[in-house]
Amino acid sequence: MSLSRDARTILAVDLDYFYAQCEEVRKPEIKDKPVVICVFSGRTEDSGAVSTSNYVARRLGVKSGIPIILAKRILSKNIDAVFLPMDRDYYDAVSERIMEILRSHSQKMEQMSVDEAYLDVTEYTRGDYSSAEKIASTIKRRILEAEHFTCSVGIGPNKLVAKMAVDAKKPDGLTMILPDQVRSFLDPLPVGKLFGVGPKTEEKLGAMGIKIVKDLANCDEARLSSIFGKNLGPQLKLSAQGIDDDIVQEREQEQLSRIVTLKQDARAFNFEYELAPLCRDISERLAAKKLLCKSVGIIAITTDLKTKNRARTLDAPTSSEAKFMEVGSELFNSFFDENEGIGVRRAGIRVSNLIKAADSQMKNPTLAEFFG
DNA sequence: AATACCGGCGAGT
DNA sequence: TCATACTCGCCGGTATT
Repeated sequence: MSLSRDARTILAVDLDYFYAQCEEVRKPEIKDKPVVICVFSGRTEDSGAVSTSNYVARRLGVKSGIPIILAKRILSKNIDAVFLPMDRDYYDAVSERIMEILRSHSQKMEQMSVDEAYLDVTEYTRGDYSSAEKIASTIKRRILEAEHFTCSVGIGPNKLVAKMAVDAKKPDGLTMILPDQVRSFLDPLPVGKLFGVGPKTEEKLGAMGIKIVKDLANCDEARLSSIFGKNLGPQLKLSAQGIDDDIVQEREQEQLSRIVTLKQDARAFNFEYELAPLCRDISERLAAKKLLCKSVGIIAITTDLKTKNRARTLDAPTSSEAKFMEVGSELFNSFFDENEGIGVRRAGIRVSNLIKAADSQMKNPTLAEFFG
């Protein structure tokens, strides 16, 4: 019996309805009530959107992304419904502790977000999926014992299949897709369920007569390339075939952003007061991570909810709040010059092209440092 | 021709 | 009807070298 050189066993772990479950753990008495985590924008009493909700609320139709006001309308008959403002610092702390538990189960881990991670457990299982299932059960038990938290786990031969598997049963699921089950698992799914296929792509595929994953897996690659491009086209077909060579590996952060909803739509750059805290926050976050950025950009969501970006590459890497403010102001000013009469609803700052602060000093010393 | 940059878009949490 | 705050990645166009 031999283990094929490239056969892997990957776990995808997803913490169930994360923000809402964090609140349930903190306040057990709300556990059986609809729980809605809100991002209040501050425009009016209940302006803003639902970030996430627990399954009690979801079953009643309150899902991520809907307006808070609409959620309140839907739950108006449920007097016990709980609406809570998002408390990111608390959720981040819970996340960190759980991620530590995950990390203890594999050296090869990739945290995807506050509530998701991939683990490559190949070297522990050596291709034995029943042993992977034991690892998954152990992880679920340990998270439950340590944090009173449920999670879902998907097991598969690569990240894509593990991700599709974890989505197949939530919450508190454990789904294992053996290598020889991959095609039969994926084939009947509607293409929209395939990871990476959102509404727009689904719509285009539908117009091509491609409704289920099997159709996509069998589709002519050249035809896909002509519509989705030479990278995305072939990628779609591979995904549909359950093929994914992407390795499990922590990635460097590439960008960082902060955005706010303005009290009123702005028609000229007059919100320096609102922009300053964003610049300060970005500056602090960069400093905490010992990072500098080489580009600074702005994000403007206009009155008609379209997203506009402007960015500039800097002469020298920085983490300076003042620099972000200066460049941000200039970019917003030119944005308003180019778009006379356009209103901005939400405004943000984004920094990208991140580099380690220490590295940059070595490679690009300032004159003072060079002669220092 | 190759690379860098920019801005729009799409997807996912 | 009302429509958050992030992060990542691709695409095509254009500028730079």
